Amino acid sequence: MLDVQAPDAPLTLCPNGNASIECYHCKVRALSLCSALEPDELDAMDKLARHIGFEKHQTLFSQGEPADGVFNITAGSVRLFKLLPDGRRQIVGFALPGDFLGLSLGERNEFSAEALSATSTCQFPRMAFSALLDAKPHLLRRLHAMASHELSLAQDQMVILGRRTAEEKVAAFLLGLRKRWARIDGSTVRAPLPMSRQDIGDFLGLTVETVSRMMTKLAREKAIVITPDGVRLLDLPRLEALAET
Amino acid sequence: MLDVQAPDAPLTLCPNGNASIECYHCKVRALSLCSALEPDELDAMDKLARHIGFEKHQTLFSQGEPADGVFNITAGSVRLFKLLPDGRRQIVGFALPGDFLGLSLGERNEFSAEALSATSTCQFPRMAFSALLDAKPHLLRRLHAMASHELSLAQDQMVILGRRTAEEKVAAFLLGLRKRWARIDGSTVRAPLPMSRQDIGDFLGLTVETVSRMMTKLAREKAIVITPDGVRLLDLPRLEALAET
DNA sequence: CCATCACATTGACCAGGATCAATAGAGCTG
DNA sequence: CAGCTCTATTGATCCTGGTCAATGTGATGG
Repeated sequence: MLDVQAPDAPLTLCPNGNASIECYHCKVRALSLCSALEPDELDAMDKLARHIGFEKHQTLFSQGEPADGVFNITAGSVRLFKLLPDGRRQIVGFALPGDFLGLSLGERNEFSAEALSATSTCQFPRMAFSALLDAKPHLLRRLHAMASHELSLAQDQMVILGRRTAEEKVAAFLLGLRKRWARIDGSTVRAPLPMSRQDIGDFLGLTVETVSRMMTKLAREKAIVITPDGVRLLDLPRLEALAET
Repeated sequence: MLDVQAPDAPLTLCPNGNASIECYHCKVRALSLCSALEPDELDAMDKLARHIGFEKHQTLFSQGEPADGVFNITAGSVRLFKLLPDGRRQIVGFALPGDFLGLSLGERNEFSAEALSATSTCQFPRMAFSALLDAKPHLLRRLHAMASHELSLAQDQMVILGRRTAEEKVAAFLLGLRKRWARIDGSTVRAPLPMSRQDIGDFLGLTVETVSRMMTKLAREKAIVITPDGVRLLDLPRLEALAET
């Protein structure tokens, strides 16, 4: 499944075999692990890279399966989730352009990943990537910093899940997402929502209906505007008051 | 505060200045980062180490303050938590002997840490430790593996917080804690609970009362026995059925 | 030995969010 | 553009877990 090049993958930033040229032009390089690379190291990464696209709702990898590669998301978006035997689902994160999957270098995937929209990735074989890390300790340093950041975000999410009300959860989610989009496309008040209300609910520990009600409530109070592709944040102070740490 | 050697710190494994001797006898070395060390590296760590004890409810460090050191817990137990401005608290983890604090190497503490009982630690200055990592990439590798494990635990906790009922939360908590104690002292059915019911509630996103009710319920159904110092797990299949991933 | 205090348990009641159900859009397809 | 499907919204009702309050219990110290 992972070796399928989606025929119509849009927004692919590295569509051909001459990776070296592509990486120098990669729109998310500044955001990703690759920003830590020297020119010669970028070439080494290039040699390992495979550029793979995924269609909406296609599986990137599944929880428990052998982890055969690490990914860099170059375009699109991905939901990362764990399933309980009875079908309950917890989304542990959303991956946006510039995000790295497989930080842990573990033998097996800790969660499943599915594309939310057409998504482009740069994949690196796990073993070869691991060998590169042994040769380039400062890359490992960078990887560790990224994993530490992920851990910090996971702990923030624990606060949201354990100790916030439904309205606070939604406000915190929208603010957090807008902040991430700001790094990527510079938008200041727009927060595209490539994920469904169900996905948001499964991320925040709420039902679809509650997410919908809270979004409606925030919109009614003019804190946000709901658009076809996401939301615009109108009243940042109000949202921040709801979400403040 | 961090440089106070508690006068009566019990269970201190490394009480004197001859760290080299102490580390070789350290009871938690096999569990900790130090198990990745060669003899000469252990000596290098020794030179950096300061052995500091904390009394019950003493603060190891506080969220947002500069992180001046990394810790290895050698005895006792610690609660790690984040506070909301209105006083709500989320415990993001409990540290037991062998656990490492400061994995992220960040400049500031991401959370606060307080001793649950008399606790002994080996502290290493952050900058010197960081330099050691630069000199010993396989140590960094080990640190990254530990951080990845932490991240995995945090994601499991997200599932518990977001998608489990009160009874399932308590069952999963007790099983998880027993598993950790098993690594430390080999106990198979005993799970000491150095933390209060309030702490457990703040870890699981529940109130004290609900934790108490669920513990009573599990005890009434003979799944556990509540003892003065913790619990004994009687019906593991029943608990695992409640907690299963 | 009893007073005090902190923590745990239990009960009665309440409410936030879940559940169940109906309706409304929005995007596809023929 | 009608019909279908999938998702989002809204409403009515229910229930898990929270809140408030009282009681129990075990440790500490005078």
